[in-house]
Amino acid sequence: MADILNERKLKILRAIVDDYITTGVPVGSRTISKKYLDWSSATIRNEMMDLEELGYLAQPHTSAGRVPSERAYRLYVEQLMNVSELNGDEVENLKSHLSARSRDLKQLFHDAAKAISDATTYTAFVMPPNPLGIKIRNIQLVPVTSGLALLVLVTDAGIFKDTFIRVSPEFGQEELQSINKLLQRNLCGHSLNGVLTRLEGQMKDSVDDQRQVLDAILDSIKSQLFEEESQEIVVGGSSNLLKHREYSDIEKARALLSAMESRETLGSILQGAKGLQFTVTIGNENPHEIMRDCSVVTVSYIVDGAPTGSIGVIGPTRMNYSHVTSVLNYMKNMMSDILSSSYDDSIKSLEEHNKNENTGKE
Amino acid sequence: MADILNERKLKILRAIVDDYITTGVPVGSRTISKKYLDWSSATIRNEMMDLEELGYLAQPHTSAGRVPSERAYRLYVEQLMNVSELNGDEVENLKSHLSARSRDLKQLFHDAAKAISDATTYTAFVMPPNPLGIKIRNIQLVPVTSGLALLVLVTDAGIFKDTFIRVSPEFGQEELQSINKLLQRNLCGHSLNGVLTRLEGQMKDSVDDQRQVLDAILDSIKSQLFEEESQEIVVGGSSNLLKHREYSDIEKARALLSAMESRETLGSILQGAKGLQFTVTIGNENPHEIMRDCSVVTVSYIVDGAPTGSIGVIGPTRMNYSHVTSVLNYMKNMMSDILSSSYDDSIKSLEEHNKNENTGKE
DNA sequence: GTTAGCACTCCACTCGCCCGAGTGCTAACA
DNA sequence: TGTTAGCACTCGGGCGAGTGGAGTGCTAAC
Repeated sequence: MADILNERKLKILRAIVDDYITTGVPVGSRTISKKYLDWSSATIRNEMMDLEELGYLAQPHTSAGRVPSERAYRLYVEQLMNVSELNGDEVENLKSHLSARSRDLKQLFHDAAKAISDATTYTAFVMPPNPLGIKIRNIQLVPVTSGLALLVLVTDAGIFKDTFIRVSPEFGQEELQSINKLLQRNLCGHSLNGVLTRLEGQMKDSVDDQRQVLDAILDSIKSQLFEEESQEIVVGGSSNLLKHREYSDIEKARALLSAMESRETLGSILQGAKGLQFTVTIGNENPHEIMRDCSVVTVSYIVDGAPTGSIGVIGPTRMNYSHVTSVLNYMKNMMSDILSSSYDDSIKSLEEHNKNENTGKE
Repeated sequence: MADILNERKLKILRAIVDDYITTGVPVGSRTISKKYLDWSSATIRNEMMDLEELGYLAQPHTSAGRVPSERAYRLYVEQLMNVSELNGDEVENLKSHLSARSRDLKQLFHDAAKAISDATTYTAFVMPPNPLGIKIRNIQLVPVTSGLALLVLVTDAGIFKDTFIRVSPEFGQEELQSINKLLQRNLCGHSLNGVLTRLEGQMKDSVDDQRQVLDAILDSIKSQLFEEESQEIVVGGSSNLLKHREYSDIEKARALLSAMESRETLGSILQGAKGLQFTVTIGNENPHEIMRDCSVVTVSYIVDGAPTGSIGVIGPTRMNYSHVTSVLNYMKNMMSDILSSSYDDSIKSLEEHNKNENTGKE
């Protein structure tokens, strides 16, 4: 018995998944025959028996209809499903969630998560840009008072929270400027990850006075990295979990909700979300016991040409993959646009100034 | 029939509430007689009938035990309940949630919310300090490049997110310094609220060049205020809702969870949380329909001598008020301590520097 | 290869029943 | 007069039998 499914089997499988996704009730042969395909229920029944033997379908009990297995979902996601377009209303709805405020990174993430969860009726999340991959646009030590300077770190993803750095009181304008030059020449355009090693290398070559400052900067970036790494994954619409039959068992629902409250767990749940392409993780493909009957769909948004963070959806394996994909795709584009443009606005001027300054002095 | 309850009625009422809080099951006269008090069940029954007539108890149905009414809870909270001390383990548990990271405001709020929700099995929240009331410790315009300066605003509650301010390129060191002096002399020590009006007044008296910069600063503070005002109320342990019998109705649970996801709703739910004292809002005392069978307990934490933000708990009216109160009280103190000390650490030095600078030059 | 027909299975639902917890009332007791 | 024992009554929850319906697998005919 070949594992390759003939045309009819594929059509039937698609119909079963489609129906099961919308109704949540095991699908019988009659339903398929009446609602979707023009073969008689007996024919369909025969094919369904084959599909069951091949592991694509399962029966909850003898006299029930069939439910798709995880294998079926995988096939469905990769080959069968019709990728639907969002209609005008849906687009409007998504747009309406993002407002002027959404230029703020935080707010944008919240709004996006809300938008996605509302549109899909599942739980949405937004992962902030991976800090290690973020490129430094500008790094500068700004004198505040004698003995105290402010480290301003501008990255692709906006302004890193600034911190105060203690410098020795003898440090004057000239020393600061030379450090700034050093910083800018060596670190701009590199990823934070690279910067750390570069800074450490740099320190060996520098005189004591500078060394101390560089050390402080290194510490500061490190601690911020640490902080940002455990940075919140923004979750939206967790109450949507309870909308679906799968979680009418309250203890199951609670466990899952609770898992999503912990940043660590959530992080590991979403660990697959990295690349440019859509990632779909179905049921047991998930690392967590608790996610056994969940699926996760993710996609990365793009800032400045490179994927940085990602957005996604957690829902029951019986999830409307097609619609979720469309929503995520649309939102990905919107976010990429917004982030790229706000990056332009807020940073370009600063960048240009520095270029002029640097070239002017060389 | 006097509304004043005799000693015995009070004792019985307390026993009923205590029992109902722990078991969640309507309390019968026999239970009270066996587990709590040494009168016969018949006696207790008689008293219970009185209490029911007085509106302190209710019967779900004829042959069930009694449940406390909201009136009973109110009396219980105000007079009857034994305020319990936390035992060593509980204190340890609370402490263990707060780590070194908790010096960061954000992180502290998260940790605190988690700690409270874990300790109480209810849903906890932390309201950040009310931004209008926050006092400015230090305000300074730091030159970054020509034409661009960084506005650093240090407040009681830590560093306000800094923003870039465009200044005219002719603005040199002297102009900046004079503006800085102006800012510091006029604005330090005032609340943000006051600062806004003061800045507006100031602008009339200033020359065009300064005026432009002040305008930009005003805008920046305003927009930040707006941003901070809708600032997140941190919620912890919302999944705890599902732990309690009250929310075994999944639709009810979902509605409540969903309400707590919206910042606006949440804000209005917690609107009562202002003063120094504990606030307990029981059932229908809540403004929201959806909160009909919820209670909210809140208390403010203290920074620099004044109540600023608050922490609290949302749970079923059948809530362990006594324990919740103890936990909140303990956490309030811890947070006040942490916030006050971190304020000291991070800001004092900066403050002193500025004092010296100012007095030195006058 | 497809389809109609049919017997069979099994879940979900309803109905009636009983049990037990708790009540309210009455009468006896201190 | 206040307290308690006793008792009949009420009502919800749990259990089991019975039923209907959806869906299956198999067989035989087309």
